[in-house]
Amino acid sequence: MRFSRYFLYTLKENPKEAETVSHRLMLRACMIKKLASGIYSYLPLGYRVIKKIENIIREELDKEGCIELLMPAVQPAELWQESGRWDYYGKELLRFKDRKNGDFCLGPTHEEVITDIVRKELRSYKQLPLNLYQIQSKFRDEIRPRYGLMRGREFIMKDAYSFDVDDASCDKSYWQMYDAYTRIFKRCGLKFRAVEADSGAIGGNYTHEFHVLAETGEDTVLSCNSCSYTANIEKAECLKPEKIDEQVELKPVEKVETPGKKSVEEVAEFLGVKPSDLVKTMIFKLENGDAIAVLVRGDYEVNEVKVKNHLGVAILELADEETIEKVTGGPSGFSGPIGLNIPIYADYSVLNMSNFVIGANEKDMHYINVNLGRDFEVKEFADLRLAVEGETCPRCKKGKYEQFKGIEVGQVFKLGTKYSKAMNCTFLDENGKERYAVMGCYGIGVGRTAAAAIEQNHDENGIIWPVNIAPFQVILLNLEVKDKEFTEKVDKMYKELTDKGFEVLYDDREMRPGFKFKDADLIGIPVQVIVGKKAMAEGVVEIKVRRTGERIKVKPEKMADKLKEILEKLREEEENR
RNA sequence: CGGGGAGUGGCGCAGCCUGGUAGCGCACUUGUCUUGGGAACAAGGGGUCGGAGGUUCGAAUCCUCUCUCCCCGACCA
Repeated sequence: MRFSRYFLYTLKENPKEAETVSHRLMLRACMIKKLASGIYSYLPLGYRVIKKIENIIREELDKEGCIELLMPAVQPAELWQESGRWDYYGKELLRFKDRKNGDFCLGPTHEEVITDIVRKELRSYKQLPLNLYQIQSKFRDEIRPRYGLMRGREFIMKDAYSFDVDDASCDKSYWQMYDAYTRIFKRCGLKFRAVEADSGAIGGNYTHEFHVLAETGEDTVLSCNSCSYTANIEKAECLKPEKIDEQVELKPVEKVETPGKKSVEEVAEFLGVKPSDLVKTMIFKLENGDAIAVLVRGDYEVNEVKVKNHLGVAILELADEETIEKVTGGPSGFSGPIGLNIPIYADYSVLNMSNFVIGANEKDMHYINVNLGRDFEVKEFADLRLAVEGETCPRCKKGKYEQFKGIEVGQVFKLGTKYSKAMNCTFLDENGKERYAVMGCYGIGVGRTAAAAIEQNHDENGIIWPVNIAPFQVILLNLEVKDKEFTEKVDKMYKELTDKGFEVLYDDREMRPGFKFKDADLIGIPVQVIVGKKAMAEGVVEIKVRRTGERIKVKPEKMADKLKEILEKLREEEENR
């Protein structure tokens, strides 16, 4: 591709709308163009990257026997009503009417459509297992789109759906996809982790998220430095402590004044104790209006997801001031378990505490030297707090948690029979008995993967594409475009490289060298071939490796072989990080 | 939805407070000169000042309404 004939116009200045690195660089490199909030066009350079990622996905899924199809973006309400999600799904589902006043929506996901397709054809267990996928634009009317392709409203997603005869077979499909995903992100040259995630209150099935590790990630991931346990912070388990029967002298409980001291830090400082000597009492409100209390050691945080899952409820929110006063009799910031008439759940971190500090359910008052059993009773102990970096891994009990920031680029999810039951997707098994298909669903955000790749691979000069997803492999810089004889030689190099199968962007623009260098660095093509007068006089061309900055001089006739060697080496390194 | 900020040429911004008919840098066109890390000079082209209404002799500027976009938070199969 000749740069002078390509649709690529870089920006020297940072567009104001962009905050994150990937968003900024994608705009500056002319990869995407915003049409409306969270809705982007993929310009030629950006679309090349998208297609690279899509093709890696296709190749790896096809290897697992997955079959590609394409479903509509517009879906009728009936299907969603049938699965029960027309009412359940919130405003994220963009709904509209057609000319005949029928209800429709833009598909945010395709469980309903795929289940409808499959149920119409599925009759026998002999047709299973089945895994169908598509790469298609989804639409979710996000509350707040942001960060360019990272969280758009319209976005390209690969979604796959598996159908199996039973649970065991579904597990097999699940792990096949897990393996395929691992290969896909490896091939994309990304540093990533597969993490155990929370599957929500719907069903007791399991799920893994694939996170690209990057400072700017929105999610927090904890990973054991000894075993393979890795989990989203919402899910990461905490080691259950043993009950220790220490011979601690239980001091008499005492009510003390703590004027204006509400937060754990303030109270601890005022009383001259450590935050870990306090017990925090959080009041939550359930959907039906009932309140519960959750206790956690002062230096820890309650994990709402764990509380929800423990109670088996879908909705849980921190109680408002009014509820707190009604339930505890005191203002927020001074809540404590003594005298509470609501269920009290305590995190394991409280189990072995003694002579601790709690709120007195009265303004400006706390109790000190409080003890479990003697002063109040707990309904139940459970793992209810957020795990923190450095604590002992609950699985191997040897390693410690390390913390990472991640960008979720993919998820594998075992659905079970939720949709096949709701939509009557059945088959006859080998005994002639009718059964529901056991399903799984598997997503990869294609645009988000591209954005995550940039978040992970850039420097102050621009993008550094991993070879396998780079829009071009080589950028050929002609520094003497006006010299006809010279240019003829470079034209030949361009032709040679193209003929030999390299994807080459040929910078044949009449611009000063500095400009071309800056552009080449910005758009992040992995290898630059720089052809200038001085080097040419020596009978060599210069190769610059974008990632390392390494410069190599080679004779033109050796150029192609050298490029191949460099690209292979890069690919090798990138795939095994 | 709550809080904050912004809409002026393709991009980044000034002008607004104190009304007088729009300006700067980058990009673009032409020419001269230059050519290994976003050159210089000269001459050009391009703007319903987000939209509607109002005040005024006169509105980018003042008033009212409205739309859009960005940031923080709540939310997120």
